[in-house]
Amino acid sequence: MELLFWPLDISYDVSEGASRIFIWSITKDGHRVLLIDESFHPYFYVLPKASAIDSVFKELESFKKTNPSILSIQKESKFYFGKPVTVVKVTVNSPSDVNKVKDKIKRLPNVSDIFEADIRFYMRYMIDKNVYPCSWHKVTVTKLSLNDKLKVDAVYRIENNPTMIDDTSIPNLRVLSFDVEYYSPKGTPKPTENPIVIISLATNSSEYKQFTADEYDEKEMLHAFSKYILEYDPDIIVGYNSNKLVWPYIVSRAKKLETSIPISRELSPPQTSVYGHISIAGRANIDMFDYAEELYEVKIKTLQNVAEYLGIDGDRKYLLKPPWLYQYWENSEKKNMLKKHSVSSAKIILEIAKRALPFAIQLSNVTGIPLDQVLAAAVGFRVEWYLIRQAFLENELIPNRVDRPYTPYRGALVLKPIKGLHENIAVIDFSSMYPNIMIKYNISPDTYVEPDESLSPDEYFIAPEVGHRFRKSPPGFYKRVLERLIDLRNKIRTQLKNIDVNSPEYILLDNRQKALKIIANACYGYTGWFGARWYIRQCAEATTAFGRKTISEAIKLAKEIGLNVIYGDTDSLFVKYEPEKVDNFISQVKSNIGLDIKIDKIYVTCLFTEAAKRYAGLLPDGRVEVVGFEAVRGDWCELAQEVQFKVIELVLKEKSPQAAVTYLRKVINTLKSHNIPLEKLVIWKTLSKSIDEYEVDAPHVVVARILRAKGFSLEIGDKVGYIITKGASKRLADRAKPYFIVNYDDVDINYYISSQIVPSALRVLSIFDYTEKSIMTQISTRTLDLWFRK
DNA sequence: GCGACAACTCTACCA
DNA sequence: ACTGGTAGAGTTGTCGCG
Repeated sequence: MELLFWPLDISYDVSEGASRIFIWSITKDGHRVLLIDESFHPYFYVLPKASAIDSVFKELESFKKTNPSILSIQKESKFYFGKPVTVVKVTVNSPSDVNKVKDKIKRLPNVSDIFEADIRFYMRYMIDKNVYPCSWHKVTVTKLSLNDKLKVDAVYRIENNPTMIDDTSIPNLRVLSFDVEYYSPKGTPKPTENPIVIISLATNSSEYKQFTADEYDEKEMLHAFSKYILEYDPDIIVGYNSNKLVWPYIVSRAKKLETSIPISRELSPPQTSVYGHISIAGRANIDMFDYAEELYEVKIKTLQNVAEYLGIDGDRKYLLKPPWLYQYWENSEKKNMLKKHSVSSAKIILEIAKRALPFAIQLSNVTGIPLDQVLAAAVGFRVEWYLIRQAFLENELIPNRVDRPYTPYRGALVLKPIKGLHENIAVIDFSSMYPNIMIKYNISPDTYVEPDESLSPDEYFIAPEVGHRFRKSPPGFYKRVLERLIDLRNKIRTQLKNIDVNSPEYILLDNRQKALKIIANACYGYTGWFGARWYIRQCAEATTAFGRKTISEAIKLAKEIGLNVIYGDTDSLFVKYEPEKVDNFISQVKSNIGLDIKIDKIYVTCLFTEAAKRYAGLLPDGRVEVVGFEAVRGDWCELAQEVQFKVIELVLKEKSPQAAVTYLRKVINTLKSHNIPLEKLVIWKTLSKSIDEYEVDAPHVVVARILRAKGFSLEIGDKVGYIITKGASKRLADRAKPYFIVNYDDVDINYYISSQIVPSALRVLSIFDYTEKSIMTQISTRTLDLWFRK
């Protein structure tokens, strides 16, 4: 029979020596099924030493005789970095056999290298069969008998190769979110000591459930949780911090209580998987924290902050503030608040999932990475899996991941801005500069011309300054990949113009074009990443060199036309907006340089200090954009950010630095009288390495040590919040204290005035020649128009 | 022993 | 586990003073 299916998760199993691919799917008629392919075997390629293909083949033939796990060997023609090679494909019985034989084969006399032995079995299957997660396929199947270990509606054996069909719809998915609370009087909960006291669940069919230590003992609670999951049978499970914290905790508690939580569709417990992700077979377990990591405007990724950013209201008011939530559990009155907090967390996580899943589904489908892994996978791996798929289609060998030293190279061009307040400024930028440069100059690992290779100059492009050469034809791997990505995206963007912005189809396609954009834009960075399989430093180096040349030529053109260039960074130019000259400039750039440039926005007013990468602008609709300044940096206290933003607003909108000074003085007085909430004085910094590796006693590091002594375990990537207090030491590090133990009377108000608020305000006000002294001593300065650039 | 200063460390941003 | 370019705060080491 024929079946239409949508792969939700993929795994494999080995029993009695036979390996089987499991495609956990949803069918067109809404059944949750397992498709089993028993016909697929892992393989890898053997590259012979120069012109030794026949010797290698013979060596492998005799090797095969003593190694029964090898099913077949055959010669194959492939390409390696664009050059034709003959390799031997070695097919083995099951995934574990790959490792058993590959090292021995590598030591055979005529073997040069082994390829593709590190491609995970289920990825291999999807690549070879052109099966994509989150996409409809049809296949011929035979129904198998269902055993009670498999929690699906039916099991089928795959009888032919699946084919993708033209249907972009997404099936109705059952989504379950969950939150867990612990009882831990001594800092960070430890699974060896601290029990789970609350588990809350919410589903997208509006079912809510809570299990607490009031009604169950912990073991029963885990069983009830487990039972609920099996009964509700979610396709997708979402949590917050679930990959790194919650699932490992639950698993550890279960182990300690000598029980297990068989919640997958094959009744197995959650398993540690790739990219620091936890896998639950047959379902997609997705951590909304991974999604939050991409919301770079949210500086401290608490559920509260993420919900606020995404406009999720309602339940947010019930969220409690850590640390020491355990105290709520100790007090019978407060206990209900903790219960409410937990169920609200589950509801909010579900709301985040509603926004994240359409994107995750598209990203999974574009990259081919399974849905449960795709948000956990770093940008480099998302690009890489996309490239691997394309390489397979083009018969290119997938290069091995090799250890190589980090070699830095020159990057983009950044101009020194013209300091001051400017009016009517156009921001003009090259669209997707790096991808388009790579396409235009055919920059790719397989088009790179080695320095010793002689080639007629009309056959290659040569990068300025660095001199790397790239063949003009045929189109390189990156060019083909990027053109495909850009074409696809353009088609989608054309479709979007005719669709209602609120329709499900719009949301689907919009998320899809975003996914394509992410991959295209990350390709340049990928080429320069020393961990990349397709790393050729010369490609990255040439791309930035062409980039510098491109922007330099654009600046020169702009000046020739008589445009006043205020600032520029990488692919953008800020010029005084004179419509005719700008139009002329844009068309000349297109004809002379051959790359697309367009007006991104117009600032009614904008301001620059002497620093690069920092400016603020007022848009025609009244919005104020702040770029680079303290106001958008997460490592300044909220008060300093707030003050700076207000100062910028007064300068841009009211054009009144004087009003800004008056405002600043008022804030200083309010702070002196302790009338600013303490939380606005907290400074948050990220731990970028483990505490003991720091060479310098930076304030946040010293505070991290204090926290550790109090029982809080801090990991790389955690944020440390501290307040500077009064004290004898000159060193700030000695006076920085965890924010939640500080009393207002101990706060070093002078530090906040002289090292937070005044500097951040002065950053802007110094444009008008205000100094710390002039602000603090009430001396008024000259009027604005003296400093205002017309 | 102390301040001035340079060198260095560290974070977070922009494109 | 995408890149380099940049600003800015804070710590630490060194120099010179006499």
